[in-house]
This record gives sequence, structure tokens and C-alpha cells, in this order.
Amino acid sequence: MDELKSYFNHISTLTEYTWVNILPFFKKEILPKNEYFIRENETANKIGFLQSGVVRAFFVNNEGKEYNKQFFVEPSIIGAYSSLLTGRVNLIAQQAMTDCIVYSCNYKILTNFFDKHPDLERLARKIAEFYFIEKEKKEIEIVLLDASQRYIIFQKEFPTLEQLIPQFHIASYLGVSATQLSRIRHQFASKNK
Amino acid sequence: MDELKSYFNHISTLTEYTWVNILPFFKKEILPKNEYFIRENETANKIGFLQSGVVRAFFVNNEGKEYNKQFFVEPSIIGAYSSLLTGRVNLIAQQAMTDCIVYSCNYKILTNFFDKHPDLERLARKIAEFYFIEKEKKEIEIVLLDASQRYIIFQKEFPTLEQLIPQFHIASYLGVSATQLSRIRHQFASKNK
DNA sequence: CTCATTTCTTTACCTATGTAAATGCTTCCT
DNA sequence: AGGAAGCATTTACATAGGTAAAGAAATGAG
Repeated sequence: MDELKSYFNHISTLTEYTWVNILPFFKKEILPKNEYFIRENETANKIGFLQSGVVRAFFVNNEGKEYNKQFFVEPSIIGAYSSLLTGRVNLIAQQAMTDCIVYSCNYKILTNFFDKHPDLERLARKIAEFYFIEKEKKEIEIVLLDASQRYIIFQKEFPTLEQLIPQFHIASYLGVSATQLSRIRHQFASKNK
Repeated sequence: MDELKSYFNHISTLTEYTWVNILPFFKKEILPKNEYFIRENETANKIGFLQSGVVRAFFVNNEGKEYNKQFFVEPSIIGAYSSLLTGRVNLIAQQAMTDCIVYSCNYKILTNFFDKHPDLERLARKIAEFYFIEKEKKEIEIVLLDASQRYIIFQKEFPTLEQLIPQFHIASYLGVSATQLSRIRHQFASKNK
């Protein structure tokens, strides 16, 4: 669990006392490739720490088409955050794209510690704030940049993923069709000659 | 300040003791139409409670074109949240679209109370979480719905705004040109005959 | 009340990107 | 090794929505 502790302490340091209280509730989970951490229409109840592997978050429209919203690469927090917070059913499934190791914990158990452990609530605040900042950054990128520019950012942000996962998943993440991503790649390839 | 107290207490209740400590730091501010609560490239230092009026949040691309990202209608919290949290310069200006009354407070002063007033930090957590949920909802709408459907949602969410602000601002909020919004309105008008 | 400014709509044209289908390329299974 | 399945690319075509410019309508200042 060292990676977990170090990852969270980096966001906001918890006392040893708090760690001793909460760590026993984290259970190691093997998530094989293509398995789901959470599905659509379930209500989320657990939060996870992605110790190794890659997970995608995606939603599905009425015609059954998938939209990749996010990739999580170790180390990272995973879980259907909105569903956890609101108690409503989850709209955004999370699926392993490689074999994964996850430490997961019932979220309610953690929030029950907030009153006695303000340091834990502070961590929760920082995580929420961080998530917000990330989303706002993405929001700006989507409006200000075209797909080629976002592709470059993707490559920088996830240098390992490009070889690891199919192109059509990347296209979906960028918000374009696989056809269009192919055209973009073609453009870059011919420019760099 | 009753509206302010009631608005915040609704999100997460603060003790009277906490209120007594923080309320004196909120100052009433008149923000006339077209004035800015915060501009681009400033570093944010204050958070505001919009007691009356309408504010828009927008950013500007390299060619100087504006994109409305959000409308705030009383009662609401305003302020460049990302800039407050990160200390980096603000990318998203906030400007009054009508005459406004705002109660604003230095944000650092509030965060300094977190150690002594966990109820205040809890409020901050809830606000961050709420903001996150809102953003995720928007994110899904943008991908899943076309501009006409988003226009209908806009009308429901801001029933007063449609008459109050120019169409081109609404178009910018919906992510289309004024021309395209006009086409959409035209379609709806001819359907409802 | 009138003129000037701003906003809205309409038209014409153009481009980016979607879909569908055909083809080619990998990977991996037995 | 051979074949099947999955994935990527390419082509052809369709269309949503952008820009620019002109005209119409609304708003506001003096």
C-alpha cells in the first residue's frame, strides 16, 4: 500500500493515526483487461486507487456509440465520483484497458471518518478541487484547440498510451471519428518528412 | 447578508460562531453593467456572492473571439475558482451583464479559518464537489446533445435570460455562431405553428 | 422624435468532419 | 503456417455549421 499512501500524502498529508484507521478498509482487487470497475446504471459505492494498469471512463449515447471521456494511468484515483457524491446512478462506466491492480474502499466508510479526522476531509476537498481544475482545463482545450492540437497534447500527457491502446479509442477521446484521426496522423506523417 | 447566509447554509450549515468570525470580511460591492468582477490575466484573490444581477464567465481565443462559458444568476457564488485555488493567472474573465450587487471576501482569509473551523472547510469541500458535478453534467450534454437540444436546456435553466441578454451571447454559450442560433430559432418557430 | 448604433436574420458560399464501405494490415490462436 | 478477427486507412459522398456581407429590426441617446 506504499504507493497509495505516498500518492494521497502528496495531495494532502494525512496523520499516521488517520492512516491506521482507514488503510484496513482498502482491499486489493485484480481487474483483468476489459473488466469494469463500475458500469453504467449502477450506483457507485467505492473509490479505487489504481496501482497498476490503465482504465478508461466512457459514456454511451442513445445509438450505443461510446465516447471516451478520460484515461487513468497508474498511479491514479478511479471511481464514479459524481455517482458517489450524489448517490444517483452512474452514467460513466470505467473499464480496464489492461490488467489492473486496484485498492478499493467503500466511500461511505471514508466519509464517516470526516468528523473525527479533518485531515481526511481536507484531502477530500483537495481532490475535489483538483478534479475541478482539471475539468476546467479540458473545457478550455476543447473549445480553443482543434483535434490535431489536442492530439499533440494527448501524446504528451499519455506518452505510453499511443502504442498501448487502439487508435479508435484515442479518436473517441479526442472527440473525432477514427477516420478523422487517421487523416490527422496522415498530415503529421507527411509534414515530418 | 441574510441571503448570503441562507445560500451557504443550504450547501453546508455553518455554526453561528463561524459566521460571526467570517461575515465581517464580506464587503458589499456594486458592480455596474459591463464592469468586471475579475479580468483575464489577473490573479484572483476574492470570492463573491452574487446577491442580485447576472454575470457571465468567458474566455478569449488568440483571434480575440469570445466564448461564454457560464452564466451566473443570483443567488450564486462567483469568482475565478481555478485561479484562486492554483494561484495562477486567470483565464476566464467574469463580467456583469446587468447591474449587480456582490458581497466579496478575500479568499485567503477564508482558507485561514479552515484549521479552526472544520465546518467552513466542509463547506469548501461541498462547493468544490458541487462544481465538479455541474461540470461533468455539462461535459456530457456537450457531447450527447446537439445545439438545438442544448438551447432548450438553456431556456429551462435560465428562463429569464433569453429576453435579458443579446442572442449572440447565448449562441456563444451554446457553442455555435449567432447565425446558427438564428437558424435554430427559425426551425423552432416554424414547428410551433 | 429622429438619427445612430447595436443586434438579429437571411443569404451565399465553403470547409471540416461525419458515415459507410472497401481494402489492407496486424495479431494471435490452434 | 494459415486463417480469422480486429484494427487502421482510404475513398466517396453528405451535411452541419462556419464566415462574410447585406438588409431588417430594435434600442438608445440627445
